[in-house]
Amino acid sequence: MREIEETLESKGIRPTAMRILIYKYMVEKEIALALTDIENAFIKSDRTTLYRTLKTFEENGIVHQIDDGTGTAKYAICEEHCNCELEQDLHLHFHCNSCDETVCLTEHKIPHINLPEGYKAKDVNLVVKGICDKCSGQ
Amino acid sequence: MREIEETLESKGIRPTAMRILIYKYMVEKEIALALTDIENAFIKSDRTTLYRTLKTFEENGIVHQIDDGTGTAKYAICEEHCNCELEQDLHLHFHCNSCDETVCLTEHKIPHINLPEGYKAKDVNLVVKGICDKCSGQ
DNA sequence: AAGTAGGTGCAACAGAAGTGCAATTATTGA
DNA sequence: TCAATAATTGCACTTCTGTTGCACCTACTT
Repeated sequence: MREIEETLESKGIRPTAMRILIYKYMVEKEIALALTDIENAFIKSDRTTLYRTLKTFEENGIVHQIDDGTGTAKYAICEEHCNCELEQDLHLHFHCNSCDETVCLTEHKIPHINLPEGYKAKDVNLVVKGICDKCSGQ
Repeated sequence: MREIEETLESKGIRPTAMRILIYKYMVEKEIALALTDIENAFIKSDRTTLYRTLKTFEENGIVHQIDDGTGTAKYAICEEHCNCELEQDLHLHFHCNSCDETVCLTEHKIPHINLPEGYKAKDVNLVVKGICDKCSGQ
């Protein structure tokens, strides 16, 4: 608990009760969560608060936003030394069509992409869809 | 004009005036278009018609849908022998942060991705964001 | 020409994202 | 300590995209 507070403070944001709870929840869940998911977990709180909390987390490098192609933005806790903004740190995301969960495959880096003349890459997003290990095993 | 009619018919859909116009427009534009873009180009027509036309086109392999991370779905005409549904034919998409246009880089195939044990890939989506050749040249 | 299937337009709705403002809570400094 | 100030939260509302239902029209079939 204290740990979470320190984490938040070290990233330069104030560790309010709400933020600590949301952070804790996201760490425990391990999968990428949509605003709606968090909303359902914290029905007592307002959607706007959760929304802005996620934005704050994102701006301060606590979570990164994932676009897994489902149309709704998802968020996942950044790894220890996650440099989401740097190309070499980008990992791929896997979305399971069966259980509908999205996970970060952090050990799988995105290979370097050769672009045509004149194109400059700033950001790469790679999403693989299919069946995850949990669902394929059954 | 006759050509377009034949193309549509060969894919099994009726070449109505509306469909021919939309198809022509998309071919000429060359970039991936959102429903809103097409809506603005055909203000006389209804959004629903355009929406359903795109759906029909998509179902019949005339266009493919692109998720370029902007949050709104885009559509682009399929190439001659575009097998959008097959993994080996998947090409990458480039979204320019400057002019906000998305293009298909059809000659750039997505490299094969090795997934962890138990994961089965069905679909891969790779979007590179940055500055396109037109914008970087100025 | 009548019947039927497909196409189009209008209205309306759902869900996500985002904004403005007022109320509350936390922090700071006299 | 306590007022002033800044940050956070909750509520109401708007916008945008995607989607569906229904009525009407158009085109093909027989």
